[in-house]
Amino acid sequence: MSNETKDLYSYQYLSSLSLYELMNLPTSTPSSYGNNGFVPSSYSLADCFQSSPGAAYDSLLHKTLGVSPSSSEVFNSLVDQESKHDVTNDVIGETPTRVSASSSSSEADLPGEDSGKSQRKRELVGDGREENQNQSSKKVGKTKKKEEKKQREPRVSFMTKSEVDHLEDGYRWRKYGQKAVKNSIYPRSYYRCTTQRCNVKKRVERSFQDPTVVITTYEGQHNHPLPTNLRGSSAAAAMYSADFMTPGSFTHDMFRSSAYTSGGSAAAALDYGYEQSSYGSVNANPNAHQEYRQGGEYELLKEIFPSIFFKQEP
DNA sequence: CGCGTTTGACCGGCGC
DNA sequence: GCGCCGGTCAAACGCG
Repeated sequence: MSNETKDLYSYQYLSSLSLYELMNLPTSTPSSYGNNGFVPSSYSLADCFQSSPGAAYDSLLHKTLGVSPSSSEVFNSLVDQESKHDVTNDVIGETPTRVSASSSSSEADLPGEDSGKSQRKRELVGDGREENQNQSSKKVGKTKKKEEKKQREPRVSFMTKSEVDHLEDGYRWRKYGQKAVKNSIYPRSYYRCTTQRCNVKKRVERSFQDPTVVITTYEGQHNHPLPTNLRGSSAAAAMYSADFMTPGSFTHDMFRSSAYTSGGSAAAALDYGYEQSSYGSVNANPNAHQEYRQGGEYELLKEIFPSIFFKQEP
């Protein structure tokens, strides 16, 4: 079984989880967050699927892709909306797949403009060419009130087994930082959605314990559709306009995530028929796309996903 | 030339 | 108060 297929499968698996299980996970109280920012008694994907209608999904995957869920890597996906801890630290441990969800988020604030958390100036350079016209005054309220303490955007973190760090997800991202992660030899990259007035961010880091796993954390939610230059089609368009993504903590990103293999080998990732075109994405591999579209997997997916994402849960 | 990445510095929260 | 560390900024740079 190739990695590509694994990735494919895993994404599907994750997507299924996201659609149903994560949405319905019992709410974990923030106070239950443990040492590492995790709910001690958090949910594993296995648990979720054992107690869920995922069986049908499993069989579907088994039939179509010839994989067995139990033998495949499963991602960790979690929602972190309040925890102050870094949810991506130590995500992968001996008990790898844990899922926690918290629904006590005040994600009422408008996603537009800046969240205000990053409004600060530098004395060194005066001109901010960025669109941060918001900070008229130089002094950013470092003495901001406590109550105005930066309210964290809902965050979703999940793991992906991929050789590339930055997974293509349909949106355009601009990297704005990279930091070395403590206790890890792999750096963490910070990306921001390039769409104006969209302050969705994501962090990408490679697991220290399992270098084959990429941990992606999304923060915030897109306030815009996919980049218009995308030639959405069929399943893709349907998926991105689907209403099941209403929970703000879940962006479309995870559904668009595609693990291109850097080696150039065709990665039949979940492209959903999107043209790579002017995306100019970092790790886009046009060959993979083309091959993918021409191959039978694309047609296969077009059949698979509608049934998965729009299936009615019992 | 426009857009994205790199990278060192800076900021702010937090623990000691 | 100090240092650590995560997160962000923005100039410089690279690329198509």
